[in-house]
Amino acid sequence: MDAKYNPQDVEHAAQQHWLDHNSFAVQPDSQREKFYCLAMFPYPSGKLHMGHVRNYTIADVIARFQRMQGKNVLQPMGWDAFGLPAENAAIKNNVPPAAWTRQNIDDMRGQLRQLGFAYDWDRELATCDADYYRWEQWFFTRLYEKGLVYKKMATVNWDPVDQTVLANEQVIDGRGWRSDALIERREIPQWFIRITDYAQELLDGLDTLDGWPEAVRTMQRNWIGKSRGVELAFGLDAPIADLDRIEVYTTRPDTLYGVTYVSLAAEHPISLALAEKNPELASFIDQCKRSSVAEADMAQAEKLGMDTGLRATHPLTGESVPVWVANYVLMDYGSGAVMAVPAHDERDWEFASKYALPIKTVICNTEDQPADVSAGAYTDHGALTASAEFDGNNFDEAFDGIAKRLEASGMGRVTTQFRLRDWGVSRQRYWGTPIPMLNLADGSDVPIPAERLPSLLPEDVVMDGVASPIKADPEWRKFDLDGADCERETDTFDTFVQSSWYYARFTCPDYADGMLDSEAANYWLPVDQYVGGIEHAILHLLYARFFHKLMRDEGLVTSDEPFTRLLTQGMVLKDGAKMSKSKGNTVDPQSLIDRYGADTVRLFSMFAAPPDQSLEWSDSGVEGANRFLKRLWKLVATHLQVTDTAELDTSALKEQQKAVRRKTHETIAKVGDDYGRRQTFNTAIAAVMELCNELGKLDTGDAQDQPVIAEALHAVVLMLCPIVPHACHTLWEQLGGSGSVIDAPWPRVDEAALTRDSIEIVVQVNGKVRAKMSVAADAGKETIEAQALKQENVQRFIADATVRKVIVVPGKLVNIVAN
RNA sequence: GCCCGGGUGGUGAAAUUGGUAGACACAGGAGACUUAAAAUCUCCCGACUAUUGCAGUCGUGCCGGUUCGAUUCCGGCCCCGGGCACCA
Repeated sequence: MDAKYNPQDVEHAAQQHWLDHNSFAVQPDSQREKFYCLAMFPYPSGKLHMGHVRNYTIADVIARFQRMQGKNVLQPMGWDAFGLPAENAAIKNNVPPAAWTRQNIDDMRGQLRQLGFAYDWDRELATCDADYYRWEQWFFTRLYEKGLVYKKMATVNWDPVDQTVLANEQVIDGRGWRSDALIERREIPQWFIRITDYAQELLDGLDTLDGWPEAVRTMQRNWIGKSRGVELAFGLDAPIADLDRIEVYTTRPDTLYGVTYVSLAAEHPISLALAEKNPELASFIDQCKRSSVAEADMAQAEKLGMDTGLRATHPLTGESVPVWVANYVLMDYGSGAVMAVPAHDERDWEFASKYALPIKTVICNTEDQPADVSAGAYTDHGALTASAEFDGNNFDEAFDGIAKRLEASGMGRVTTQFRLRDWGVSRQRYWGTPIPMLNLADGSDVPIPAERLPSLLPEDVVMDGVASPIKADPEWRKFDLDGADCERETDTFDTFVQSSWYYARFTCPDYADGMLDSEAANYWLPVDQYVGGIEHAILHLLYARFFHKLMRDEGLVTSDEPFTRLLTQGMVLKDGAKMSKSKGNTVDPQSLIDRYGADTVRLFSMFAAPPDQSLEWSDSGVEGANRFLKRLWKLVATHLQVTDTAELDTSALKEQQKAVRRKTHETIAKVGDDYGRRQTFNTAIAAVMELCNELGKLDTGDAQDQPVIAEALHAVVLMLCPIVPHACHTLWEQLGGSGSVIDAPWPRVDEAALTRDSIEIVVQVNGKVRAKMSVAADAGKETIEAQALKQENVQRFIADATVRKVIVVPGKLVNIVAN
């Protein structure tokens, strides 16, 4: 064996072996347990970055570990190929988005191959391929026929100079990123999918996802935002915009007596109607519309409002309250109007204080006194006050009582509401899946007939940055529907539509007779392990869960949820900031692979931090990972130089050999648990390093040293194989392991090796460690306690005190309470 | 602003169910080998105090609580990160 570790040769040999044996191509096999391991597919942005390396290494480690558990493992890879950056690059470099994207895919595929990931490349797909998006188009038309799709007006960011719709990302401090023009909100017709029809099921499903991080489940729960509240109305003296009342929704009907005004969104029909006769109000509404549509921007904007002069009637007291227009009321959420209770809602409090509106306390604090709201709103529940016959009621009594009274007078009812809004899938962009709809001359819409799909996106186009090439091309828009006069829809789908079902298509990427081959899909699905960035905790993961249920209801899959277990990886940081081109703090994985080899890069990215935490980049850490591999190599080489090796005889071992053997089997147990249950690959590596450190020290001169080391080295190579598969491929051959190491079974723990005669116990006095002692492994509590009290250093601390209590935790510690 | 995370030595981190804080590494220091350097190997490495007695005090963002015992549980605060529906 070559005494020197040469990663280039080793990696080339292993990768060639896998290629020659087509090692990672898989087919359904009903006789074997399947395991579908998937990392979120990349957007082909150019070259791989360290975030990709980390993401794909984590998934690869899990896939390879599961293979060693004997499972039929599917790990595919593909490309989330549509998206905005391709259009930007196209404008900048004067190259069509398709060409730019496909070049990036070629580059990145090459890098993934170099990293040795165990992908079934036969299943590779790109979402910009018509073979893929035609089924997405077909599925959308199915949803249309089922009434799950509709068109309505919705707000976009409009750049008045560039005459184009901007993504939220392209609006910086309220201005267009290229034009620097103040952007406007504009209403345009867009397609929506009724995700709200599935709100309850998406919420309930979260309870079944016990393989998901609790944080993600909580975020999704809050995002869906189910609430129980009351829909109620404030009366108007005369109808405005055909409305004779202002509908509001509240989760706090108990504070109804504290309402001092009503606020409307700028786009509310009443606001717009009033503005027609009120130029001041019209200009205020214009001002409200000059901000980005992003919720974060709106929530952080200074609260602005204007009294409309209109008054509305309180549904219980008959009192007349002013009606305001306020920029923090969202038209897309609820009814676009809110009842304002400044005493008990923080945003209303801030607004009322600014505009000197009355603040009326109607909830008591914990001492049953009217809450003090002079410095801020009191938002806790409490007994009612200043609320007529409801005074003294608690929250539930007040909720029910007030709701009942509103119902009796026809002014309100108890409802359940979701915060979740329907999914707007229209994008006014070129590089995406064309929405498969036709606009008829009479203004109605019909889907493109299934047999005429796909609706192909032309790829040889010029991007001038002004209009989408398909919007600018009358020829492309033309469509002959049985001689009827109609045009293709020129908007494209949100790229989240593609990423909502790619995991399913990977089970049958070449299936030409439908969206999914149900037999293949139902063998592989659901995905057993999904790995991706925490930034996808809500949108992507919620849309994919939704799509899975839509596909189920179409009869394409049988499962209810797409991803059984989810691992959300942290970001890769350098100098405390996310690695990004704009910050100029990127590290190119390619140069590291060239210098140290893929195994070193893989090892470092798994060792530096647990997968769900952010990872701080460290050049010297990479050096350290490489050093460990060299040391391991040498350890094996040194062992192989000893030729006269005996057979392992467990009955003939010395204490030191027994200790190493115990360590070996403890490590096998721990590492298996770290990979499988805990998914803390950093501690798995640390445990193997510890074992290697022990092995280096074993030198009793006895004939059993080498067999003990041989057993340990076999285990070490198997345990590291998921992380550094190339080095282990060669080491396994050298150690004389049978077959290829990727197919070797996970090492077994020999329980007999784990037994110990004595254990170390910590002795504390009043919670502080004062001594350590060795006791027989089977010692009883009394024996341990007696021995603890005898310790010399313990005596020093209890000599002048009375022992009040002795707590014995078997196998761990003794705590003597004395004073 | 709202929702969700995180904060432990000089650094990345470990401590799995409330039970020895700092495993494993990185950086640094000392030594060995070497003509020399690199590489490699050995030892030291939270702060402070003490000591040629192997000991003590403090210490896991800050303040408080529960407990024999808290990095871990509870309440309040500070800072950093992710998401907020058209970045992916």
